[in-house]
Amino acid sequence: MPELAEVERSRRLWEVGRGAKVLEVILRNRKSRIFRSINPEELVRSLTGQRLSDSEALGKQMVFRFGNRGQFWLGLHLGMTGDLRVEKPRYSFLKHEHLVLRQSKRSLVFSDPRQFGRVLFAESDVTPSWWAKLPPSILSNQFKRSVVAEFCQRRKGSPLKGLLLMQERFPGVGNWMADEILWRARLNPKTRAGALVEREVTSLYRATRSVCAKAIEVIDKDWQFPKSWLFAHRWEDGGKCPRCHTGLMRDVVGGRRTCWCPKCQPG
DNA sequence: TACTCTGTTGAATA
DNA sequence: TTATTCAACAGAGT
Repeated sequence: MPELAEVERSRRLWEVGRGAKVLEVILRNRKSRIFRSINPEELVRSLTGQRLSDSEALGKQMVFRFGNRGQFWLGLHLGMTGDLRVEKPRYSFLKHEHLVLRQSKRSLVFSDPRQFGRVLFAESDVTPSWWAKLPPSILSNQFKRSVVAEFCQRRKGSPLKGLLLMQERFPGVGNWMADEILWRARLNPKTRAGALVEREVTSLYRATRSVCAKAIEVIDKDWQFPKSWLFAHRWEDGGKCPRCHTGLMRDVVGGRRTCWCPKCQPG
């Protein structure tokens, strides 16, 4: 479940290759769906011999820049089952691995069994549109309470669960994070966005920020989410709310499997 | 064997 | 225009 923190972790992993030259770009199958937005031949031709210069993550997307001016932009989206790894320099493909960037000391590997992920590419001295048009990160200063309030009005008919999953405004929030945010904010996932009062919008905004911040913090700590979080209990049999010990509810909301506490988050 | 579930995006549909 | 449903794909579980 590559959400914001998983994506940031993946980016940092590939960062070990920063400054090193790409000796070879290997694609297992150029017809793979993950290359559907680009010309694979161009990717191979352009990246071969270039050094990894820089990288950035925003929401569920990453970009790795290559070349002396960072003019080659490799965008990666992990989809649902995508994964980045670092392997030995001499590395043979396993099943479901699509892209390998071979460097002298390591291989940077992108695997994705279900191929919902996507590879993007551009050669440009300015930021390519697919990166420039991304919304501000939830942890940036541009992500304000007013942004959330405005979005609640614009999508007033959406249940909160669906609202939080909209990447155009909440980049990086996925299924479990959305549940965690609503649980923290004590808001019912089925509540329509337009029905929130001022105080509730503030709670939603604050919970969104803090859950994202904590998720990033926990990357370096072995993925240890606090037991006090809903996360640890959401799928266990007979799971109880870690705050009030009421039995957790589960249902499909906004088309997605959802877990909440009926007492803390009354409908 | 046949079915369901997973969780993200984007297209189709209401 | 906006909200919901479905398809894309592969694999694990019942």
